[in-house]
Amino acid sequence: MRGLLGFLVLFLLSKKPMHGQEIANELAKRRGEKPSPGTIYPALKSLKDLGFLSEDKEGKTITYKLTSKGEKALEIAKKRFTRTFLGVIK
Amino acid sequence: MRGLLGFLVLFLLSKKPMHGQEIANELAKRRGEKPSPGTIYPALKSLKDLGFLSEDKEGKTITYKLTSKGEKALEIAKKRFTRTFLGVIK
DNA sequence: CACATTATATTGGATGTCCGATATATATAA
DNA sequence: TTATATATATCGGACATCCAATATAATGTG
Repeated sequence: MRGLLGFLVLFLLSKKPMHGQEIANELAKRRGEKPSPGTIYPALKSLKDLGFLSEDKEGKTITYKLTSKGEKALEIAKKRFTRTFLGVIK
Repeated sequence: MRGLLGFLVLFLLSKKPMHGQEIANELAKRRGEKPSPGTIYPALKSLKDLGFLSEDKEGKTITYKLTSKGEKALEIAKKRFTRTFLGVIK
């Protein structure tokens, strides 16, 4: 998986399915800067290629959601993340 | 500042001053892998060059601790980190 | 002293991460 | 149809991140 960006995307999609621009806007809120198209779409492609996302295309928008494989990967990544940053967030 | 490694090092040193090997061992607990010398020492040097750390050399061991500038940088980084990963850690 | 151990330091490079620029496709408006 | 806006996609490359290998220095042990 890609680094923390991929992790965040998985996390966001676990809350609710979204298309690329929605994800980018949500990332903008959290990070302060909206990721460029050259960042978000390759990240989505990478997660899709790993089998973590499925697509639902309607017109020009593609809604992504987690596959069960993606859910498992997220749980594992969450555990590692939590252990690594234990105590950092109170 | 370096990425999350530098952030973690600042956080660990805010708990208590440590020397390089202690930091590496603490990182090993959290991440599962001990960072190589080529990772930890450049990271410490970088943080020192930024004025975030001060050194206390005794024999061959160098104990690092946060400067007040480092404490401020840590607080800022913590806020950003918390906002970015809000909800990821329950 | 000779040897091993521990801590620190540096360098070169492999890989990862991400962006800017650009392109394609669909939808909407005039 | 032409123009505009929106969403997705790709490519090249800049930069960051990190490691393996190696080196230096101090300490401990026989």
